[in-house]
This record gives sequence, structure tokens and C-alpha cells, in this order.
Amino acid sequence: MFSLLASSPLGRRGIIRTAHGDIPTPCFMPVGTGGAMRGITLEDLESLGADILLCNTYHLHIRPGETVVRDAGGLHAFTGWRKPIITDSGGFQVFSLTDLRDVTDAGVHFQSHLDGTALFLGPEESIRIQHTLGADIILCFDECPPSTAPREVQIAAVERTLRWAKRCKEVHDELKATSPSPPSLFAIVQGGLERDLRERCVQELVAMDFDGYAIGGLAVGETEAEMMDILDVVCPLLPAQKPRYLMGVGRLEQMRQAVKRGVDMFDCVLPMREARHGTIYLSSGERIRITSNPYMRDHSPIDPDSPVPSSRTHARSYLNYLLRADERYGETLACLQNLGVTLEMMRTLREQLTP
RNA sequence: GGGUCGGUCGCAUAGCGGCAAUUGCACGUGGCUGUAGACCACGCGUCCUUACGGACUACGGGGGUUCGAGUCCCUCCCGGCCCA
Repeated sequence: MFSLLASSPLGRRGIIRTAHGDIPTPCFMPVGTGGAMRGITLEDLESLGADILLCNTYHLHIRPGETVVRDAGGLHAFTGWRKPIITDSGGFQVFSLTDLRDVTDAGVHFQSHLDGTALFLGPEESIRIQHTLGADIILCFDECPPSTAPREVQIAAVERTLRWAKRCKEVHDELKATSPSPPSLFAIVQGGLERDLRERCVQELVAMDFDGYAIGGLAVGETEAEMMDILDVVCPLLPAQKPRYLMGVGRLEQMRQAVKRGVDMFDCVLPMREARHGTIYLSSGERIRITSNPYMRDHSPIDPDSPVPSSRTHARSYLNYLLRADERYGETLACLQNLGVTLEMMRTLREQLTP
């Protein structure tokens, strides 16, 4: 499923093969939580060069519900996205919906963020839903505390995440037997900023033998140095022949640094969110606040060297106006640009790593 | 000409004796990291202070009552509506 093509102090170059196509790594996985990207189409996403889409179990479970997706023919048929799809387990919502959930060992009781309806998601539920959705890569249901949470909290989260990982794998193995093209299952390493807990978590998970390993619980409150420090602890302990996925990261510079430490996969809402909110990434590496005053009369292209055609033909003044006027097209242009620059950076990185 | 309602920080609003004065929009500057968040935070009379804070000038103009007036009274100007 994963082939490591090259490995050096600059990073790893590899390829993940799935039923819906190959994913060259290192890769950035755009976040289309509810089976869609905000502001751009999935056709846009493909033309930007994305090789895999990330969707979310919690969100799709609430709406439209996995049976609707299944009856539509699975996530690929339902969305029209033909390339690989990875689904997050819903574990992150323990972190992000902190006021709307209650964690127990059995799983998590959520209150739907839409209408308050009670719903329960545990390891078994999450894996079953992910199988039903029909993703190519699925994730274990984990507990993600803030990275700055005290050690006792991290210990409990690691132990729970390990217990849950075991249960996830058991259900996954059962379901795998009944499926013609079952998904790959990745485990998630927790442990906050506690190096020994991270070590323990990795070792236990590796012993259970998953298809890949995700590093969770980062980019949730710690400094960049702390994040890299944890990668330095975790990555060397992961098996070379399995893909590594740093969840929720991130900034371009963070991803560059993480690649050097041996990370293969990333996802992050930041490029899209910052785009919608007016921060534009340039191919030069610079970031600009396009909605600010100086750009009102800057009629030069958004990014003359952009990998995205629309950013070469449209003026900064136009994008400034569109976003200020709350025109949807502004979000579209901004999102295309930031995602385009992000994906382009990964392509460049891959080229540099190709032997 | 008579009656009536009204003139508050760019626009729109609140305020009915203790106010540099509500709220929305606009504007300004930040922030967003496995998406609950086309979002959030702060600023938005002038000047001084790193800040706490202080000084000055302000609710159409002028005058008055009052310890104190955007708020009450008189008068003038301007606008809307109604009747002539």
C-alpha cells in the first residue's frame, strides 16, 4: 500500500496506492469536512493538483448520515470526487467541540452542533461509519486533549487512545473481511508534549501493526519548537515502511520542517480559512492581508508567479473589493490561491526529494 | 401661513437631569492549524500617557433654568408629514 521511494535528511519521498489512485508523498490533503470545499468546487480542487480529500466522520454522520452516502454509492459517487478520500474519525471534535461533548471510556456523547441532538460516537461506531462511508484511508477514534493540558490529562488520553485503537482495529479487521476493497486504517499517536508518553504511545501502537500512523494532538496550543521537538521523538520510532501523517498542520514552514523530520502527509484548514478571512499566500513565501487598505488601489496581479491562473489574471484591488463586499467570488479566488500555493509547495518538495 | 414630528461621532440608531454618550453598518489593525464558526478580538472626537489614567472639545445655532443639560425652558435655523 505504501512504498518508500527515497529517504534522506531532507525528508522521505513515497507513494501510497489506493483503490482510487496513487498519492505521491509528501502530500497535503485539503480539508473538505462535509464532502465539499468551501468556496471552490471539487473540479477546482483537482485542477489545483490535490491527490486526496479529507472528510469527517462526525459531520457526515450527523448530516446527511452514512446510510444516505452508502445508498448513493459511497463517498466517491456521492461527492463526485474520484481520487482517494481519507476520513477523520471524529476524535478531533472532542477537542474542537469541547462544550458539546462528554467523554467516557465507552466513547463520546456529543450534542449535535446543529440542533443539540444527543449522539454517541465510540471507536466501534466511528470505524463502522467510516467503512460505510467508503473512504480509502480511515482513522482510529482517539482522544485529543489540548497539547498544553497537564500530564495527568495526557496520560489518561494516551491510555484511552490506546484502548480505543485496539477496539478500532478489531472492528476494522472484522469489516475488512466482508469488503472487496477495504480501507487502510491509521492509528493516532497522542501524548501532548510529554516525550515519554509519546514514546509509549508510539511503541504500543506500532506493536498493534496499523497501515499507517498519524501524529495527533499537535497544533493545538503549543509553540512551533515544541511541535518539532515531539516530531523528533515520535518519527524515529515509527516503522519506515508505513506512512506518517501529521494531523492538522499547518503553516507552510511547519510542513517543510516536518517533512525533514520524516512526515509524509498533512492536512490543515488554515490555507482555506485564512483565504476566506483575507490572508493570501504568495508563491514568494510572503503572506499579505489582501483586505487591508494598501491593496484597495493595487492593480497588479494577486500573484504574478502563482500556479493558479486566476491569480495571475485578477488584480489585488479586485480581490480586495470582492472580499470587502462579501462577494462569494472573493472567497473562491482567495481559496484557489492559498490552496494552489500550498499544493505547489508540496510538489516542489517532492521534486527535491525524488532520487 | 397653521399644526405636527424631528435634527446625536461617515451613515443609521439609542438616550427622557450625572454622558465622551447605546447599537448596527462602514472603516482600521490583529488572530485563525485533524472546520460549529462568510468567524473572532480590539480600535474608531482631539491631545498627553507604556498602561491605569488625565486634559480639552462635543449631541443644528444662540440664550436661559440647574451643583450638573444631548436630555427641561425660550428663540432662531434646517428637514419630513398633514391642513390651508
